[in-house]
Amino acid sequence: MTDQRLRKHKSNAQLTLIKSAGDIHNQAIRDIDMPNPEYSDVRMLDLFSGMGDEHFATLMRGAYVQNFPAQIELITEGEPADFLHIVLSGSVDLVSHWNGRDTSMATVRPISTFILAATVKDAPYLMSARTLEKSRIALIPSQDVRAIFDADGNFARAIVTELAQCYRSVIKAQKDLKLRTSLERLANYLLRQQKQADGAAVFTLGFEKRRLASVLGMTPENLSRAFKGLQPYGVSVDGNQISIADQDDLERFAKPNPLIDNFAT
Amino acid sequence: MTDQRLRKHKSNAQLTLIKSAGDIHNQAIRDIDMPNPEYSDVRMLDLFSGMGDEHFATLMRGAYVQNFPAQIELITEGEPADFLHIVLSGSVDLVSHWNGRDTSMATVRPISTFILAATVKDAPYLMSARTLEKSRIALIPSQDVRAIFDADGNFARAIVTELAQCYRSVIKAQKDLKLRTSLERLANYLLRQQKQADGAAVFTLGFEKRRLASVLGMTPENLSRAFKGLQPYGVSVDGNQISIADQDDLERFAKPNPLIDNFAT
DNA sequence: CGGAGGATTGATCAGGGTCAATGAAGGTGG
DNA sequence: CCACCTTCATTGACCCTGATCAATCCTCCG
Repeated sequence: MTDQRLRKHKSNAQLTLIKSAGDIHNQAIRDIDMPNPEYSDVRMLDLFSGMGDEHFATLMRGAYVQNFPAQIELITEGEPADFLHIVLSGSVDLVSHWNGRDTSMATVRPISTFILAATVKDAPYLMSARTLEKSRIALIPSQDVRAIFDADGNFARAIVTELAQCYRSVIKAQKDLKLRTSLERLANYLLRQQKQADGAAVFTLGFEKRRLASVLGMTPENLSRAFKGLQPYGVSVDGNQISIADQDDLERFAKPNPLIDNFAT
Repeated sequence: MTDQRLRKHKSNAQLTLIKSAGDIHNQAIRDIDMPNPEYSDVRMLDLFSGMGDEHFATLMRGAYVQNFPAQIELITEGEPADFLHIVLSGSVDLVSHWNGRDTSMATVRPISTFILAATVKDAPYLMSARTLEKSRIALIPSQDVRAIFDADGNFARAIVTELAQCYRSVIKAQKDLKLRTSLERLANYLLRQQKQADGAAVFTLGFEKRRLASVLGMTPENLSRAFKGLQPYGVSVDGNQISIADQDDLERFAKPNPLIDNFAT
């Protein structure tokens, strides 16, 4: 079943490729349309907020929105980047494969875009993307993005900012990987999550432990042990509930650093 | 001595910050000037080749060029990104630190730029940069880059392409790190180097083994052993000379993949 | 010639992966 | 409503990769 839906999505994608960008919205795509509220959500993204109304409208005319069930492979590593994707709801995992192994590179949550770099370079995707849960995704033909990019200076600026942001995030992730042990990575990850939860002493892990393990570059078994390894610093786990007894204590161990852990700058 | 020159560079950098961009070139900086041949080398970079003559000239007027000895710290992690740097000759190592450990993130060779992302975002450097050898570096005030970016569409496009390229390179490096063992990383690294040396069976390592080890995410000791571990696949080492007896054999082990190892796309 | 730094080698150790078994939770169909 | 199945999480035992420590060698340079 899962596989069928996937194939349906793929054939749609191929279909739209044959048409020119302007024609795409004329296709009678049954469950696909662009309702107004999502228009404005997308519009408010940094990437789109500064661009001209006309240009934004053009992008949205060529775009389409679709609901996907969980565990659908939206894009496959190595394929041409036909669409810029935007997660409107749900969540998407970006995964890479090699030689029978795989690793989760990042998780994308609403509202944000992914694979912008492949889109602007017109290059193959470097990561596969699959839905973690039922998700609503907007797809904008890459050629439209590149065309509007040429026509709209504000959009071009926004793309630069976004790309620079993405670049810096990956560099931080790389520093995290190369400079820290798995225990330190977990500790700092928990502190980041806690900050996102407004500093609450108890908060919920956003997603499955097995995926968290992969993001942090370890195995699920090792993640289990790492959680235990953080007990001496006041971390306790109950299912997806994390509680941090003494934040200062944990920070003394984790030594968080804005040049690695601050995703804003 | 090394340390003194460093301080000299730093004070220059701080000085220029006080002045407006247009004034920088008026400073009588003794050993700093922009000779014509380097003009054209820089001009030919993808980043600058498409922009208007006038805009390029403006950038170069604000820029300055300086020779640095080996082992100078050009920029320091965490400091504001005042200059876009361009390596004209020599080579520069990009390093990150945390909690007493450090790791080499990349090596920059002529002619190319580094820390573009920090420049356009006006954010702190995420990596320190230090010369590996005597190097000639051009520095362009970040504010000038941002200003010209707003004025020149071709330059903006080029920046986007460059940033996307950088982003994809880091993603590839990250996949390399997370999906491969150190032996596999070394094998693939050697194959990449061989390709860069036009496929010659014997070629020279571009730089010190200890730095190669850090780039590949391992210790120098382990790199030594990894080289031995590749002997069964026809790799032999003599100082900085690498020879690959049977490329196919090595490739069967290394399983190179364009989505990780092809730096062009 | 002497010294410093890199490279290599050996011995040892720890972080983390693998394999296997068990437990807990959620979903499905009878 | 419950038995069953699947999937994830956890735990234990074991192993392997790669780090650490220490000693030696080599090379480059002053």
